[in-house]
Amino acid sequence: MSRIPLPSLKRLPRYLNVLESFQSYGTDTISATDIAEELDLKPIQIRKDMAFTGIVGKPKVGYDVGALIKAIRDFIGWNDISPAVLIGAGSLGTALMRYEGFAKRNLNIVAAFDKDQNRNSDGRSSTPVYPMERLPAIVAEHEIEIAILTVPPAAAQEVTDQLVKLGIRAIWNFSSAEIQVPPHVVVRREDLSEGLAVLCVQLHELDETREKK
Amino acid sequence: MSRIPLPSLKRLPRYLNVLESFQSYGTDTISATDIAEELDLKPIQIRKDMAFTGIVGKPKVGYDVGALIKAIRDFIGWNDISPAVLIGAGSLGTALMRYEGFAKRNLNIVAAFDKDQNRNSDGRSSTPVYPMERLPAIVAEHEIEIAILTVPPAAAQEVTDQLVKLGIRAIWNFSSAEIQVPPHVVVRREDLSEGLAVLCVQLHELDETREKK
DNA sequence: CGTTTTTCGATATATATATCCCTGTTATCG
DNA sequence: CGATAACAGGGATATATATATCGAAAAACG
Repeated sequence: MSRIPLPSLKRLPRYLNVLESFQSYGTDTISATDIAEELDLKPIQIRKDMAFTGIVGKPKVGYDVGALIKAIRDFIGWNDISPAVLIGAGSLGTALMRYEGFAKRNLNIVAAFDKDQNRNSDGRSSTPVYPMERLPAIVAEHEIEIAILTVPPAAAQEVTDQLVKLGIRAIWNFSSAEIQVPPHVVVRREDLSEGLAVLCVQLHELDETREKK
Repeated sequence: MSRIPLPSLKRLPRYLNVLESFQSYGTDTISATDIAEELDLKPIQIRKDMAFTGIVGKPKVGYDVGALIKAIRDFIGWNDISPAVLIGAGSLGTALMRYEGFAKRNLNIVAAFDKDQNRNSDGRSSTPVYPMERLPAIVAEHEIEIAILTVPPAAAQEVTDQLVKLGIRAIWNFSSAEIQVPPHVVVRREDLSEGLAVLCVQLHELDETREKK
């Protein structure tokens, strides 16, 4: 479905980090070799990835940092503000509300919602927490397409069905539950145990190669 | 480096979720077709992945649920308790301390550490929060190999160097910073903006295919 | 007790992704 | 001003991953 390979797409935000860092130091041009060095990748991979954003570089010089940042952000859609709702104001939900990184990428969490009325705003975050009943009104008012799901696994499907009915088009699922959606809705799973598994196996493999020596 | 393909490894925790769910309903045997249905995957892929864990199924029946759970957990290393430390008791760090999913996978966050002394335990989590000075003693005492990094990007490399010096072998990096480690240490990046980028692009692509109709 | 159906597991094929090789361009240095 | 080195970008190749095909095994059923 994707025109850009998924691995390439996942690397783009890392490129952005490097580019923004270079920009803050006043560098206005950067080569694929420079980026590759920062990220432990091969220059050729960076060039191939950049091609998808439509940007062209200059031989012997590299890419214009500002133009490249703009091109990548345009490609991902981070130059337009995306309003979002967050469902489930538990500890993870609260942490995401406070996460500064979203603002940088123009993701605006308009409001959070929770079944438990006691979980209202604690003042440390600017995002208001409402009861679930207010969800339809807020989604309609702000024309929200993106929902962040941080509810317990048991509630995930029920909440998902609600969100779909309200016209939500993209769900970022932080619960470990597998949720079912109609084809006109995209879901992105963000499962911590996945990362933990990779880390554990890599650690184990490291021990094994060490023993062989 | 990995004997198992990375995508396969990432699917294993999802299989575990399904298996545990089936087990809780009393089902003691499961086919690749069943799992595939739950996860929207093809049965072939599940069988291929299972082969890496060394488990063998029975024609016409499938796999023994209990044995499969044990095999997968053994493969990942989740049957042994892994003690870990968490550095950076901000909102994300606190959320991870409270995350119940880690206990299920035998990851035991022994203690958290923070530069800011004020961020001590708030009672809602059983994990104690210590000042950074106590880090060496705790790591040595519990023979800790795994560190969870939830510090601001600017502090990431400095803390990493400290961790490496203390003999930490695996770092789960939740900061957006790119950290450098010697070859005997593994790093797993867990970058939220990566997932956001994928979600945004997929949402956009969905709109495009819709317009074409 | 044979036939049918389901499912595993091995081999083969297809697709996706990463890497290499070559060419052309452009800044830098002699 | 010419030679050289650094870099981008296209096309070809290699590797990794996913999917298809097939045969064999075992349960179910007539």
